[in-house]
Amino acid sequence: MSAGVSRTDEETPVFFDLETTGLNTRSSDIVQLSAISGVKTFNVYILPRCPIDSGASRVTGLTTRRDTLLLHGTPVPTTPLTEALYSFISFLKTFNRPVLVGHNCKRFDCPILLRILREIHLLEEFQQVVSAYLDTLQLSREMFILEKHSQSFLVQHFLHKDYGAHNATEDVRALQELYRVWSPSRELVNKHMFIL
DNA sequence: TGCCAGGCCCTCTTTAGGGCCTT
Repeated sequence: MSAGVSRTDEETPVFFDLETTGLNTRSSDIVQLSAISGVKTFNVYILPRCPIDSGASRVTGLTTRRDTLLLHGTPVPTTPLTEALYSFISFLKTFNRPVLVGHNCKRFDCPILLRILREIHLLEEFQQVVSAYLDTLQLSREMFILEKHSQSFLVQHFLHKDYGAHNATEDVRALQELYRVWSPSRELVNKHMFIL
């Protein structure tokens, strides 16, 4: 084999994103969970157990009224929390111990996701189906000298697309596309992968 | 009424402060 490691030897990246009730990683609930890898996609909406912060509603368009989750005022079907995370685990099982990739996931998405998995006693099962995590914010800061590294800025800069989605399904599609364009080296990916 | 977090990084730093990044 040549000096570089064949790309096919790498763990499959699964790009994921959460929309949550707020920015506090110790108390926020998940409202939407999306993931994508190649053409395989996953998406669930979850009725949160706590109110959605006004700031979060402003950026995601998600609100609650009684026991209904609304997206820009229109009801969306929700999945009970435990069932939603079970089905996410089932989705991840269709890959061979993938790497979960998210933007700022080390400081935001992972702490929330893993705290809630622990609360509903699914953390151990989850960790068995995921091999590691990769944060594209850290990757971007190492790969590129830019004034900003927010996902919306990066999408405009590299993909030349207007982007203000803040919908998890669109966020993960954009992140997967960014990653393809960046094509980070195995060495860089390894450097920024982490285990929780 | 309006605000609410927190860890990392940078620099006009280190006995600190402010911006970034996520919702």
